[in-house]
Amino acid sequence: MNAMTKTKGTQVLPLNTILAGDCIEQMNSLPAESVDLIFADPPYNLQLRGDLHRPDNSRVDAVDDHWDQFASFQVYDDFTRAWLKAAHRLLKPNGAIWVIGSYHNIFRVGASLQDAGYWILNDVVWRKSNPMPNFRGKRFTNAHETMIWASKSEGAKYTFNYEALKALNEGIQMRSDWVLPICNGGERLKDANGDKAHPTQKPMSLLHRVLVGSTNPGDVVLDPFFGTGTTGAVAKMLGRDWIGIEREESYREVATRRIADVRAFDRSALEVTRAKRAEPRVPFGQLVERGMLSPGETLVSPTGKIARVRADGTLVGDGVKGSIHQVGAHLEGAPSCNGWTYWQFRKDGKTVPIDVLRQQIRAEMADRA
Amino acid sequence: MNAMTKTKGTQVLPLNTILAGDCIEQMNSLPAESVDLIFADPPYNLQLRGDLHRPDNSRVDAVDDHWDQFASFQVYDDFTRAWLKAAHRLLKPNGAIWVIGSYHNIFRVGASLQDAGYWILNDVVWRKSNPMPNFRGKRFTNAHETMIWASKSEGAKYTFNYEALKALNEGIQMRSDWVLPICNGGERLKDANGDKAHPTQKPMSLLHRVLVGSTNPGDVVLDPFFGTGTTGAVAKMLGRDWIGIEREESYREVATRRIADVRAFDRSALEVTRAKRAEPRVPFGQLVERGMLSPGETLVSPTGKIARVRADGTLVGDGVKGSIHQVGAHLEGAPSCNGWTYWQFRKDGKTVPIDVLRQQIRAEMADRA
DNA sequence: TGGTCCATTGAATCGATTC
DNA sequence: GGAATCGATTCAATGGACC
Repeated sequence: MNAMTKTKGTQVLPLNTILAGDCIEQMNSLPAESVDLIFADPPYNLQLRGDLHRPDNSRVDAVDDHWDQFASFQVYDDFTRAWLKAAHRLLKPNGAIWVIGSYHNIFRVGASLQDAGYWILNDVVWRKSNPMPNFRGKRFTNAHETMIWASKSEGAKYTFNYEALKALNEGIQMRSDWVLPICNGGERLKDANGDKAHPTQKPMSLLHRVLVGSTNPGDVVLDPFFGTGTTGAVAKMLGRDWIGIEREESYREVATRRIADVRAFDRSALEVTRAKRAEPRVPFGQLVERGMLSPGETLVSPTGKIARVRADGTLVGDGVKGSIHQVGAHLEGAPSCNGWTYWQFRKDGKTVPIDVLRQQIRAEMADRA
Repeated sequence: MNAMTKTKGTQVLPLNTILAGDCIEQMNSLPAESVDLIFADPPYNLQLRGDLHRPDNSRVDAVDDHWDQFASFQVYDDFTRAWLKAAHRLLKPNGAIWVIGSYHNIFRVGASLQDAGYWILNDVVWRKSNPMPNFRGKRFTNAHETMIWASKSEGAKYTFNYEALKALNEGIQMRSDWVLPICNGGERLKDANGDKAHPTQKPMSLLHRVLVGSTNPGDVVLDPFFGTGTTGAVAKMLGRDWIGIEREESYREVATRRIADVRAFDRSALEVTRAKRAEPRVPFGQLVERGMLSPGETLVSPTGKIARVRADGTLVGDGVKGSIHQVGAHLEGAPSCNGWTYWQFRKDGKTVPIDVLRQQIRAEMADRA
């Protein structure tokens, strides 16, 4: 494994390695605001008395079942709040987190996320195409798990590769319910006895969608409950840096071997459909300056409205002067208008959207770069 | 309406009526342990900012009603705990509750349910077949809502009509994700102006499945946030008794008229839950996510053209990026192209159409249904 | 009567950059 | 830091108009 490092202030970020030990302690040892994305699959089959440290180490006296249950939730909440707080510190201001869980724990995790200042962006349902049936016929087949996607704070500029996800879904915007099979077959890691190496190994397809959608190549992805390292394996494939934290030595060994066998995809294949928002801005006036449109020339809209181009790159239509957007919005009585797609000019007897002229300029800019 | 009563101790249960006023006060006025099932659709605490416009500039008529406004999570939690406590008292020992919500509130509701001693049996996802899209391309389409089904306490003998649900689902065990359309068309109640009478009317299909699955004929069903009375209408159809509680007079009026028009054991009750079985659409991107094809891998066409797979499920060929169909059409100079039959990949020295991989996925989906 | 086209709408935490 | 400006962005279903 290639254990690179990045420096952040005076501290060092141990990239592409698995840290051993308690995830809260390990997260606290890493520099603040150094991670782009956290993917967390926290435990919920807790042996509460032994496994998890309580803040005051006092023993709970179980007065009755209800109280005992309530106390157990308290312990779980304390644990959840603690690791979410450590994670919050690690995230860059525009970072984000994904947490996966089932009805046993996801409601407590979600409420704790909100209380800790994270801002929920979506809850996403992983709809399993081949779940374990409910053999006793006493409940519904438990056929899904829930993921919460949240930014570090309200108003943060999280990463969302909308176009890439839309492409993954063949041109239709990606929904909050994902139909993907559970991890089995050759992907499912086995131990020496041929038993499954980890009880809840997540499928790589799930992480593929998460990482393509909410990170960019070169981003740092942290998984505080690394297990057998699905997050690391997919991150490596996709050209993202990763950090894993895992307490159990046996899982660390399996994950280390597994990730070593993974080959990163070719850099060019990782390029993803770009958002139009990311394209460089072109002022409309440049079309006039460059003679692509002439002052006095008439533009028409799909609705038959007309306006004339002025030398300073503004339009006049219906007595109103302003930008291509402002005049379009005025003529349509609309709150806003994208003038680039609204206005057309005449060329060889046909009407052509002025956006093609902008595309020409952008293509030239790309050639020169 | 037929306002029957049942007596419980010295108190009387007002059946098949809508009680006016605050749901907590009204619940506290009813006798303890008198209700078999509670279905609750509480305010979601949506936190809208400004106006939202569709790409065609029309304005989205969002939920901005006063009853959905809460000052903080703290206030919302207090409200939730209070009505859940009152509901808990009303339930018979073997009674159960359903609560529906979105990511804005459901995590808080779920945690409060657990804290109040309810025992979660399943979380059930309502996958909307026709959700409102995400207009700004900033998040995933919000395509589902979450329902929590819980018994009054751990170990309670709740009602679950396994066979009836299996029959509803064409002989296959009912899963925890239900695909049902949102409420529109003739079922959607309108006011005198032709506007929607209630912003969040739930579809009858949803309640039909809930009541068939978790009540028996003659059971008493309470809905503390009655709205326009979908719960009452479906309960009447299915021969269950119901009690509604609703603060807003206008909603009570609409609900009263609506339920009066319902005929018990209406034929439509049998059709209402039968969701259309949609042809499973398999996006090409899923082949990449699932590792059946790798980013960077080369595809070939029968005419000898080549293209490379990218991480987002698009292709690059001859410098053109796009879907399997678009790139195929470009390379052939054709107006359109079926990429599934056009493109082939190499396997064991042979070329195989990618459609084989799609068929593989469809077969898996059909096996498990 | 049937088919096509177009307008409408649904529980929504739905900008970014420059001035 | 607030205001102005640029300019990107939608899927499924229903129902009415029109031919």
